[in-house]
Amino acid sequence: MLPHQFFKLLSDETRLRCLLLIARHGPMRVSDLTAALEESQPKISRHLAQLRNLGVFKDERQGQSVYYAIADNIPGWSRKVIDGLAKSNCLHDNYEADIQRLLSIPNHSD
Amino acid sequence: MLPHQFFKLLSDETRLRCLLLIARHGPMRVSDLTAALEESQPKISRHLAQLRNLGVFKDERQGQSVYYAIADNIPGWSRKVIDGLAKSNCLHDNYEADIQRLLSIPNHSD
DNA sequence: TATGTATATATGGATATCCGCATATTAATA
DNA sequence: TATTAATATGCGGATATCCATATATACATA
Repeated sequence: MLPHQFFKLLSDETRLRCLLLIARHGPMRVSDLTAALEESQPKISRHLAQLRNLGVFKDERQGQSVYYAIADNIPGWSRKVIDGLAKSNCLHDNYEADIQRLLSIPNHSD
Repeated sequence: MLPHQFFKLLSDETRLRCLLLIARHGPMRVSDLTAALEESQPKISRHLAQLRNLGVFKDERQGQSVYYAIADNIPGWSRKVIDGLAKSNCLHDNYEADIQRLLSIPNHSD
């Protein structure tokens, strides 16, 4: 994973919202993300696939659901960027609202 | 400056090379960057303008030359990303070669 | 096997990005 | 003022990105 490829993933707000939500609240299903972000299922699925294809996410099927999580073996520099963002207060509005919606979902996976 | 906008800047390898070179070696002229990166002058100039337009870089004209530097007032989270990259060993090949070429330029501005 | 649920992918169109090339602008100097 | 050096910008084409819509696949269960 080259740095500019990693940053291209973070350059889309939908992907960034997915990444931050999982960084802060752990692995979750596609359906959790579509509900929390209020975006269409194909849109979320495509963006998750991009994050997985570059090795940022891993996926694991459990029955009908597929859980996405941050891959265990991502480079240290990318881990630092993700952790720094997760702790930062730079993510307003959409990002905080995502968390509120996630927590309001019955049976959400976190 | 929104996070996904900042990361879009870092998603282009030419811009990332410019940013890292200046992060590591301080302010420099457009001509220094074109020589160090071995890219065309219009290409470098355009990418520098994007970095400046979002507030990552500031520019200062000194005679015929224009010096680009990291802006003083960038957000803390973006500063951390830049510093983390500058210290990281994740930037290979092109990035190290850029530095070698920069140091070999007579009268380079650093 | 048939049906429903969750997720993934194919398609096409609108828009954005990146580049090379040519040219414009700005400043120094003769 | 004319010329040169350094930088910026206009333009057109190739490619990439993002999305909505429709459809396909995988799994569970009746």
